[in-house]
Amino acid sequence: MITLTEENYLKAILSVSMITDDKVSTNAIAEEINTTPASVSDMLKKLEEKKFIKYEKYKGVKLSKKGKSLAISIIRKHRLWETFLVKKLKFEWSEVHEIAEQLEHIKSSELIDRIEKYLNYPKFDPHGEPIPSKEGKLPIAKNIALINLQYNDQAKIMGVSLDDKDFLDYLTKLKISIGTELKVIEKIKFDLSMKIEYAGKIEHLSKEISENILVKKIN
Amino acid sequence: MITLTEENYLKAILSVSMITDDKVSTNAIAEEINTTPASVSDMLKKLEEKKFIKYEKYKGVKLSKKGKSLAISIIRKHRLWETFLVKKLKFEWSEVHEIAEQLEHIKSSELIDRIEKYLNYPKFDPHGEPIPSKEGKLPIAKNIALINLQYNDQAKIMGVSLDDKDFLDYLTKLKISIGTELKVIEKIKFDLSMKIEYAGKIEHLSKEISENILVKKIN
DNA sequence: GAATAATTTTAGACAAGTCTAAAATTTTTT
DNA sequence: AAAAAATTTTAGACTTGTCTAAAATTATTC
Repeated sequence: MITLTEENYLKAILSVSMITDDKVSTNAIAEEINTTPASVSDMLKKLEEKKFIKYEKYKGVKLSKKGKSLAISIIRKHRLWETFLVKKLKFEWSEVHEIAEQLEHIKSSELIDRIEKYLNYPKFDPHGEPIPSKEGKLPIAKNIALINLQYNDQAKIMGVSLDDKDFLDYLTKLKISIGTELKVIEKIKFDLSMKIEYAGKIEHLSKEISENILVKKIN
Repeated sequence: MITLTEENYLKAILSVSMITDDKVSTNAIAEEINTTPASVSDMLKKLEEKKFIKYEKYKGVKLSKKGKSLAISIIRKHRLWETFLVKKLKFEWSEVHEIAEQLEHIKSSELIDRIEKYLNYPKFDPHGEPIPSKEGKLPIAKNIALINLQYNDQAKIMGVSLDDKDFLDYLTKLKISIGTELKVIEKIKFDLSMKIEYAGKIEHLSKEISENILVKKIN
């Protein structure tokens, strides 16, 4: 039996390892779930004990096959629930994260498979992130962050990589959503901000914004 | 903040007090949630502390206004989720209890209100139990248990008072469901069992079955 | 109305998960 | 390659919820 807390640790480890693509540090995990490194150390021992991770003291941690498959199944549940909340219950994309954080821990594979069917097997969640299959394949979105585009590049918004209410509310206010097409009209070296043109208007986006918007080039 | 465990205790206290309609004993609560009286004693102190109950040592316990309203809101969530699972996801009525036990603890009143709207404001759950309103009114079903009917009484099945998989599976096998009309054709004093006629056939029901079927007389 | 039985509470222990402060280890700097 | 800095782990304490065994209280019986 796995506890809710253990599930959240596995999710955090997967999340961090997606960025670093290597062994994950205690500090990184602590930061991800807002706790202390000491607590993380304690928990890593328990997860190792239960064979969810591969862990050597002071050397960092990796998910085991079992742990990774479990973490992916939680991501799957999270993204399907978010899709359900937006598509069926008409929530805004900025409102669903917190509720899905709870729903992702409901234990019933039958339930989530039926939700998936009820939604007609969606491939992406409302933030543009891919939904893992029942078999546990986590498709890697090959989109790039908006911040990496060059002057004059044109692109289409495919999703976001940050599920934060303030961030999503701001995008909504700017009328930036999935599918929006844009063109980079200026890049400011000093603060890594950029000006983009879309829907007939020009906006100035800070580094913090543009690094969390995922796009596909279209020129 | 209220914990999952505290919520389950409040639900148990409400559930027991519906039967006894009076102060609830420590033993009765322990039996309801399969724990020891000692654990219940410990928890009652905490619930009293948080003003969810009125409690005097050795004298039994009653829900406070705050506690009752919270317990009813959990019942509301449970019954709406069960309705959702059966009506939208096509689960059988015997399959939904365990899943709803988890879903009832999801913290978001916005979510449950939207589920209610999505289901078009149902008044009863799949087991025939009334769904409390947002305002916290728990309608008392004035149905009586089948076991209380007399020889020759005719009645219509309105629901069940036990949410147990084996029980519901057995009813399904007998083709007994909400709306079924029946007539009592024999009562056996010795074991309190009875024979009933419905849908052109006759079945013999034990005390354990008939005391958990709710009916309304129709003659 | 004592004695017995049943119920309920307390005492003390345990597991899960967390924390702070201190110790151990690894990494970086010079 | 030693000193300093950063990271990580351990030690010990705390909270929540649980349990068994024993003590306290209430209910029942003769």
